[in-house]
Amino acid sequence: MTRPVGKIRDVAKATGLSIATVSRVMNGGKNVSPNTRDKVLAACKQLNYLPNPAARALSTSRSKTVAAIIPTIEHSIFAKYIASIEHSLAQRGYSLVIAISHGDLDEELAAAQKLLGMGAEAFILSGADHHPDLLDLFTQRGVPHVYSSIWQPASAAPSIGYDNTALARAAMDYLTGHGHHHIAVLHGPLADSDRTRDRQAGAKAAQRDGLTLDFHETSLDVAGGKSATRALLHSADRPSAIFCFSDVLALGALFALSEAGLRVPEDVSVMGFDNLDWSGETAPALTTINLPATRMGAEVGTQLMDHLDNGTPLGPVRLDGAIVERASVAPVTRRG
Amino acid sequence: MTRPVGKIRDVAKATGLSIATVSRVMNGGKNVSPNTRDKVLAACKQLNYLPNPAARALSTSRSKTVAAIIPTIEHSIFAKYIASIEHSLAQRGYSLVIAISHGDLDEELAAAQKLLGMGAEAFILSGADHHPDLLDLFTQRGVPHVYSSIWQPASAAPSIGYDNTALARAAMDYLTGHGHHHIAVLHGPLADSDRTRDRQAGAKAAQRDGLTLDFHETSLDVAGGKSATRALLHSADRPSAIFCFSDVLALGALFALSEAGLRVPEDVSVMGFDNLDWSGETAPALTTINLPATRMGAEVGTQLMDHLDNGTPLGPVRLDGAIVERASVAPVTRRG
DNA sequence: CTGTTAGCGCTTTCAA
DNA sequence: TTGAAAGCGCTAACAG
Repeated sequence: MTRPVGKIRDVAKATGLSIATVSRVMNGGKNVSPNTRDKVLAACKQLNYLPNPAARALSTSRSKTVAAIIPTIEHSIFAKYIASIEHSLAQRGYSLVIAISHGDLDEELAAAQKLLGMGAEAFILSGADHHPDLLDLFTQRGVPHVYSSIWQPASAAPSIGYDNTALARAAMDYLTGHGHHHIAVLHGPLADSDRTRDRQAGAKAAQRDGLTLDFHETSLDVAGGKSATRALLHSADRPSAIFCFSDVLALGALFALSEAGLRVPEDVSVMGFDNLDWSGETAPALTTINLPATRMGAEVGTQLMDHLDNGTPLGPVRLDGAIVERASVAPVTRRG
Repeated sequence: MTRPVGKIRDVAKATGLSIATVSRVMNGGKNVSPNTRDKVLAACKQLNYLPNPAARALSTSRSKTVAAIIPTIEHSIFAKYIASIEHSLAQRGYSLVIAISHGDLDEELAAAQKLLGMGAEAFILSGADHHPDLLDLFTQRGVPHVYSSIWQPASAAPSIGYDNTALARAAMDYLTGHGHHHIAVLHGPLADSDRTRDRQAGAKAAQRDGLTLDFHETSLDVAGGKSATRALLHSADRPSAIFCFSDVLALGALFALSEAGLRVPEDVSVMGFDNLDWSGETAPALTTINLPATRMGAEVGTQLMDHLDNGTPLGPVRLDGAIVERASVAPVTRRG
């Protein structure tokens, strides 16, 4: 299929040098005379030579490939994060391979085995909840890995991310600070995600006398947010605010409210979580929590590469999230 | 960093067999006695042996890796497409590496060189518009590649996708069929995408007496759709329908219209393009064009793998898109 | 059915 | 500053 291409020997032959010298040039090696270097580079260009990555990897035991396993890619927050990792790795000649776990521990394990078998040198996982065999595998083979999208200083591997619990708690305080006493909380499947469980814990921590909290699990998409909100609206005692653990859910809530003829935030306040690229454009603009997806990708990438290249130890990093005040949350008007 | 792991010799030693036999077992080879096979498999499990992919690739000149270069990943339609390709490749032990071109031909070329240098065996590109050097590179090295998200039987490489021109034309006919005589068309940067240009051509083809068509280029995101629509609303002669070349743009239009106090579809009809996962959930539900992203990913994946594995020739495939009638388009009420 | 052996293309001491 | 040569771990004839 793929036709034969120039090899290092061809370049050596063309320049009259040895393959060792060509190799040195290709690797930016020091001990090469500028003259020789130019000659080699010219020949490479001319022959359209590209070092064979498999041979190189075999020889160095380095594939310069890192793997990321994410629950889904069909979510802007992950897409943004992945784009950032890819960008960061590319800067230093690394590549990213990804796999989708659908939030399933077994699928994640299987994906990791496949990626390891593909030569991935390091792994980026989402959250801190993983298959025990996965951790065994990594430990046994000494595979560097980090947890992301979460911050848990005591986790088995370094976590690089934000504090979901604290952030959810802050959002709740923000809402109660605006006088809300009855808040519905919409979230995706708890079983699939420790990040979701952390957020739930944070929300629950805000619980106190006179505060009614209703938790509703739904599918993690716009349809889920919409149907859960619709259901909510049928209950006799309507919440004055809806806190969604994802902007996607909040978008669904906005649509359901609009259909029901309810105004946001006059009738019901809505708060999101993520701050996706469109979150400031909704009508009304969504008040939400900004997550440092891009910074997280960069941090994860550089830590892993520094570790792989220089042995720099990996360490947990707590990234800040922050409430983005826009127009979908208003103080509750005293009723009763 | 990564500690030494078992090699093929270790399992050969452990089983008292030769490395050739172990290799046969690992590759599902035929001529192996069931007994031997079991012994080898057991030893592999026991030693946690995983064949070294670099050695294997070097030996076979096959990396089982295909590359996809896409304009952006932060768009559900691409995310869905990528997920489908990944799924299809994984079924047969192939891996997917991706790169983002940001719709720039030079960036795409650079990414392709990098991916080739990483061992990618085949390429999936978006659209049919590429850097001439890229095509030269592929031709010279005999790298299999296909164009996707487009259908152009006469293109330089097989195109696997939908007919953007015809689809846009169909949407226009649908709109004019509903009595719309003044239609605004919102689209992303023409310079970045031949798919967008094709859609524009399709829309223009619907041009006829008594039909006013206004084209507006904007950024390809919700904010772009919103601001373009806002601008539209200021003009004296308001269009009765807005046709967006992406659902993302349509979402922005919906928000702008909502803010302006205009009802959809009573005051203005809105039509999208893509049929993203949330498109049926908007208020009102978006009438749009469904794109076969998942089928496209599967087709692209299998064609490339069949070609790589068996030499099956690559060929263009036209996938169908279809109008999804929902609630955002209504017949225009006769005015004047 | 199983073993021997010759590379795959490159990096990397070790000498010169 | 450059060259010679020994592998890296695996696959694929070829023998037996």
